[in-house]
Parts: sequence; C-alpha cells; structure tokens
Amino acid sequence: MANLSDIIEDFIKKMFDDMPEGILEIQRNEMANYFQCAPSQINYVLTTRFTLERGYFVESRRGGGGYIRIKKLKIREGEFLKEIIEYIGESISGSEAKAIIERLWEEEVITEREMRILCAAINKYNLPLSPADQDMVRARIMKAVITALMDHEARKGGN
Amino acid sequence: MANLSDIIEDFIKKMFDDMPEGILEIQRNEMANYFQCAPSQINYVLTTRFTLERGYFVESRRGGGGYIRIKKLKIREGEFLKEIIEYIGESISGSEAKAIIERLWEEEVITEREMRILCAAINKYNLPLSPADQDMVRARIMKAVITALMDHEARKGGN
DNA sequence: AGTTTTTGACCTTCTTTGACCTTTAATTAT
DNA sequence: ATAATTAAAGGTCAAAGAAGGTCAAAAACT
Repeated sequence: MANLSDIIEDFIKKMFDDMPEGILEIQRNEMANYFQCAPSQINYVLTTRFTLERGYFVESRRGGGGYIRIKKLKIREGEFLKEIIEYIGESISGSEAKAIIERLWEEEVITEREMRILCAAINKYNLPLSPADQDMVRARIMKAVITALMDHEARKGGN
Repeated sequence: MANLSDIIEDFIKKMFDDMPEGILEIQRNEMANYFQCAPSQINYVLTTRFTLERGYFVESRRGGGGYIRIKKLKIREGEFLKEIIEYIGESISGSEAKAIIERLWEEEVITEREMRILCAAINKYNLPLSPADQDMVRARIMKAVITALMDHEARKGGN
C-alpha cells in the first residue's frame, strides 16, 4: 500500500470517525500541502474513492472560504441492494466488484465470512475465462448473490 | 537441473518463512530483475505453482504502488472440506454442486444464508457459458469458496 | 512428439503532476 | 455605493510514469 492515493483515502476516512454526522469539510490546498502533492491529486482521490457507488457524496465551493464537503451516505434499506444491482449492469471489473463487496460489508449487509466467500468467487485467478467473459460472469454472480440476499431478507422480514 | 521457474517458486516459498501471517507482497518487475528473466515469467510461476489446489491465493493491482499479493492458505490437515475439494475436481454439474452445498449446510459448515449465496453463484442460469465451461467455472468457484472458508476458519481458530 | 518453460512484443490499469481555467469573496478606486 | 481589481479557493484535462497482464511463438525438456 505504498501509493499516496490510498494513504489520503485512509486519512480522510479516519476523519469521519470524529464526525458523527457523517459530514466532513476539507480544504483542498491545505490537504495537498499536508501530503506534499499536487492539489489535483486530492480531486483524483475524491473521484476514484469517494463516489456514489462507494457511498459518498461530494460537494464543493470555490473562492475565498471555499471548501470540499464529503458526506457519507446513509443507506436506504429497501433500495440499496437494488441500486447496486443496477450499477453492476452486464459486466464489471474485478476491482469494482471488490469495492462493492467491501461496501456491503461496511454497511453490514454481509458478514466478513460472506465477504470472503464472495471475493473468492469473483477473483480472476479463480475464473479461468477470457477477460471479457470474466467481467460478464462476475456481473452475473454478483447480481445473483445480491438478489438471493434480498430474497432472504424479504422472507425473513415478512415471515 | 532445476529450471528457473522451480527456483523462483522455491524462492517465493522461502519468503513465507518470515511471514507468520502467510501473506506476502512482491513486485513483479523487481523479482524479474532479480532473476534476470522476463516479467511474464513471474506470472507463469504464479499461475502454475501458486494455485488454489496448491493452497495459495493470488491478488494483484496495477499502476503506481501496484503489487502482487500471495496468500498462503491456512488449511488444517485431514479436514472434511479437503475431501470435498478433491471430489469436485476440474468440473462439476449443477446438481452435484447443489448436493454438496446442501451437505455443507447439513454438516453446519455453512449457514443457511451462505447456502443460498452459493447456490445463486453456481446456478447455471447465472453462468452464461457453454455447458462445459459452466461445469468448469462452477468447479472453480466451489473450490475457491470452500478454500476461503477453510482459511477463514483456520485463521480465526487461533492458528 | 508432446509438454513445459522462456521470451518478447504489445496492452490495460492506476497514479502522479502540471499547466491552464472558473468561481467566489474581499479589497480598492471612483 | 458601485464597479473594477485582486486574491483565494477549487476544477479540468491531458501527458507522463509506474505497475501488472496477455498471448503466442520459440526453445528446451522428457
């Protein structure tokens, strides 16, 4: 984990621990200065790690007194899994799939054990197919599993 | 006598001696440089020697700060799950796979939820491939998942 | 002959940097 | 007071850099 983007990502995520509201404001230049990097690297981290699919919403304002505000989204039980299924679509890369699985765990939709099961099932070394087929099969597996989870929840809840 | 691939294999395996967690990270180019070989030879060694069947799990990431992570799976000898993996082999039909999953549930190796997750993952309707490929991919997924479960249990159970 | 290993050319993904741009607030000049 | 200017943010985009991946042909074993 030697790259700066990951370090910045972790740093920001830790800042959320002190923010019970789940809303955080940062100054781009201050942060860039702290990490001794180009300011645009902060944007890079935000656009690759703090996306909607990963459960964050980013707003900002320029000019004097400007800021970047990052909100950690609270999931809406009923629609959360449905949205993820839509996001997955027909094909998904290994790294995106992994991000989704991690998010499901963070949101406590799946257990750690289940996370491991899923990661194993979609790992490219375990899917001996052409890259394009891998992405397609991965999307199918992900959607099937999430659908199964939804069904399970529904049955439990409705009895 | 020993060819380069064997030497690299041994070298990597020795590196595990210093890693009590059984998780190792290497740099492909660094390693290729050390052994004065083509970088792709490292991939060759990984795909032929560090497979699930041999008890390893490989993940990687490209780009700056990229890496190849090799996990030596912790598996207790003589475990029931190991027999199942052998039984699965290279290819398995949907009905056989389903029977195995149900058996795992009956033996309380997996929860009901996990059973549903697995059944969804290996269902033929979710694997848009030729029948032969389906059976092969299904076997891979089953083995990967069972291996992940064994590793998870072994790590949890205080090594 | 058949299988395994080795090599190399070419590809994809992810990160970092920098030059240039836009928006907003604060200050200054009229 | 208002308009013009300056300062203070943040934004964009493309190029360069830093990994790792793939595939098939050639070479070396058995």
